Amino acid sequence: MGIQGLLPLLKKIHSPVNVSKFEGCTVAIDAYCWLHKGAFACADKLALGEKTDVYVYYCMKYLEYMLKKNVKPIMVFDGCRLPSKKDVEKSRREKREIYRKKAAQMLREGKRAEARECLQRCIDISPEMALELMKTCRARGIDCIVAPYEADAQLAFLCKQGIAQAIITEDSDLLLFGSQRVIFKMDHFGNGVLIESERLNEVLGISEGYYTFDKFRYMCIMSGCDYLPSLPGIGLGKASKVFKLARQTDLKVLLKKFPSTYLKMSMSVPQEYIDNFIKADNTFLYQLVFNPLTRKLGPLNPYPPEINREELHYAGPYIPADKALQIALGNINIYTMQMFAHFDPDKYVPPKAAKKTSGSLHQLSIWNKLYRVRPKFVDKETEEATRPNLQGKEQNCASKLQRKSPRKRPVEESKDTNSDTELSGMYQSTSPLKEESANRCQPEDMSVLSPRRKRARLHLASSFPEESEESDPGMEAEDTSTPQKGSSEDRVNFMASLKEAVTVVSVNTLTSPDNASPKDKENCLQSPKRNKFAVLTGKRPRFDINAKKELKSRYFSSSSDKDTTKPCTPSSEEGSVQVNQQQNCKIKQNSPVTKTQLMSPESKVKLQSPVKKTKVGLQDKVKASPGSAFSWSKFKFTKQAEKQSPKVNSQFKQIVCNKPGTKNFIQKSLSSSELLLSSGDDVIIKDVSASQPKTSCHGNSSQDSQGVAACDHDLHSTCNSVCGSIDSFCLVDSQSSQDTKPSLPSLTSTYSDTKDSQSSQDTKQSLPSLTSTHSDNTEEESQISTTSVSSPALLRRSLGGVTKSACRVSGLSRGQKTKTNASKSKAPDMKQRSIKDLFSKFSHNRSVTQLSHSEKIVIKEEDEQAMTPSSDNKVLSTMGGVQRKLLT
DNA sequence: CGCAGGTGGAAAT
DNA sequence: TCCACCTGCG
Repeated sequence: MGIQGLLPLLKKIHSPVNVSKFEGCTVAIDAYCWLHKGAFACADKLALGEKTDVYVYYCMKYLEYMLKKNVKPIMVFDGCRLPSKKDVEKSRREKREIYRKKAAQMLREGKRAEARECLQRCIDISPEMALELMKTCRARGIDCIVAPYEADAQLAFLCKQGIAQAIITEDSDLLLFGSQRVIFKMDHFGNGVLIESERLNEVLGISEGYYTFDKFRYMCIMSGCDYLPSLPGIGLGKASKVFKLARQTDLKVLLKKFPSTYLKMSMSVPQEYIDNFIKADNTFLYQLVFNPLTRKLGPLNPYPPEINREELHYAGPYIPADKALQIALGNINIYTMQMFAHFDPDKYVPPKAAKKTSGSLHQLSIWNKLYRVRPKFVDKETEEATRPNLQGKEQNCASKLQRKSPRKRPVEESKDTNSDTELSGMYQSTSPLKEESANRCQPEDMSVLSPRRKRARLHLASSFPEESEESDPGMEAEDTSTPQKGSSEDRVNFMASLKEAVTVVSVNTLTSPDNASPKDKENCLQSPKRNKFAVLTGKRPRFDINAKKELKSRYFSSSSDKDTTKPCTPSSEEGSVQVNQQQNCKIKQNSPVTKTQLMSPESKVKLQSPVKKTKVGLQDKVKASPGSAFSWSKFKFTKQAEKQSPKVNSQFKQIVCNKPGTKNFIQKSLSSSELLLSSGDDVIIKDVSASQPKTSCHGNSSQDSQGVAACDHDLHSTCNSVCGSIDSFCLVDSQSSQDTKPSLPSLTSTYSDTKDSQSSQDTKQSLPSLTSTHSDNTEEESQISTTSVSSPALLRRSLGGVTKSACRVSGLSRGQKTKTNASKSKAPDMKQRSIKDLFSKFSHNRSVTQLSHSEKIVIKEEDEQAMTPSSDNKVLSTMGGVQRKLLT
């Protein structure tokens, strides 16, 4: 359950992350989250006790990705129930039973869709299911451990011990247990939201020096947690207010009078609440966990002297050592406490790792006697951010360079490199030999350089005319082939500015998080010709593996209006999102090419989603629809290719057209359309044959995208407006092309009718169009339309769904895609055509939820009935069997 | 006005 | 189960 509203409260410190950030590290996973999601897909079978392994493969999908990225996963399962949570568990079990009965009832009444819903609500993850997953994991060399009690505490323990460097979960409780790095909402492509505990004080607003992690934990407990419900009227907001203001160090005293002292509430706090508060706090602090290295039970944190462990039974009673080990190994069924498996860690021989790693001991199984904890995880970026001010210490910059090039450096190391001339000498590459070595070493240096130093170099780049960013704001410094020109006099001036730059940069860094992504470093490594001073321009979201593709909007213009859009100066330390949005507006206002009605991604989104327009910034795109293969985050734009438009255009065309079946569409589009924008990997095509923007298509078609799929031309042809995006995460790279499942969508597309865009510009206008469009469709449709009109709130919901609608519809195209590909050469599938027809009828401002997969399936199965309002139609055909079984 | 608490939709295939 | 949205209370 976690803490209600905690994650939204921590939004400020959410940083997008890809699990590959933890390459070479160990990441502990709350297995229950994935199991539960996976079980959702086969709820009916599970409810009936049928054998299914859908949930296992669902989990393995995540795990395979992690293995591919050389991240070592450890699956952590829930163990016995804590005494304090037994009531909660009991009520959950009762609820499940109620839903089970309800499901049976629904089926008897023939309401199969509702029945399915109920079945999904009564999903329970049984120890047998967990065991099934454990077996599969071990066969794949993935460590599993069952917590003696709660997985949360066990996960936190693994983190504290240094066994794991990060945790993947959906449960915000993890933060209370004191985990340093927690990844939430991770999808199949490893993208999630990272929250670091050391940044918690940024959101709580507790002034520096007064913040302690204990306060954060108290605050969460006060707002209501699994172990203690909150006092009525107290939520996160009030709780945080209390601990923001409180200077009282005695928790008991504070609890006794916090409502009157800090909240101006007249409420007496019962002693029982205070006692339970302490117990809850102790449960977070001293819950029993299993140490796989010593194979012993112990508290999450060492007991302080004043704590009597006998009194802590609520945090998990001790279990005999042997039994505890068997539980941890997953050999004991935690419901029945009977042995139901016989995994022996000492005889366990994991399969050979597909990717031979360094052979470090931390890569071994945690059950292996030789296993050793990995050296402390150092997040380069975080470390840099917390490093002392380097103001005026340019000497450090040089010494770092020396360290990374042992062959050349010893000579220089002996020198005193304090003087400007000597420093500048280091950057001179007059002899071919030196130049070569410079080219060889610099990218490497760059990759290990701190972001601060990188930025220092960037700053230098802009202050050094020849390599200045000013001359080409759109340039990503992708392949500046002449990095080192200029006279030595220039160099001296240059080095003079180095001092200044380092000073400025180090000051700036303190006030801003580092935004360079690992990918940037990777790029640095890969491009030997890169201008070492011009790498990494602008700001990027923290830790974003795809930062390269996401940074952009301000450069979102054709090269012709480049001059009107000033690049963001390196010193502007705002988050990239805000900057981008601002820049976007600038483009829209200033752009001289109004004739072409240049569309920024934002403006396009706004058109599609009039109501939610304030919500559809890049930020929201990133978090949209986390579990879905499609999300707005896939709409990524780069600034790098302003210069390369023609090249990229042809690239795009080539890639798209290479896919059989899409040639016609693209050619058609291109003939009637004007290529509006091409920004590196992305292309937007605007149809100039209509007054409104009609067709736009973005595709991530970078060099590394070999497994590019194409737009579904059949569906495209039915729509006036098309936004397509090749999902960058779905792109199959050369290495993974074999093991990536072909069913994964490589391309997702959104469709919206032109009328959509028109009407959505004016919400009032869209109102009548909504009703008229739908009135002659299914009864259900018109119902929605009319209610939408009658109730502003509902209307807003309905319209607000447009953005999502696009996603949904993309799901539809996704579903069709495999089929389409399979039968490319055949005449258009009739079923598909019926979907097209349906879609073209419904496409106007339709609420997302209406065009669901279930509907799609109905059309496939029973075309006629699909148009009748009976809800019974919205049922998977498999439910027939379910019904029979449940009824018997 | 701000907050807590309730509601409804989505999740997976 | 989580999230976004809405409503009603203080």
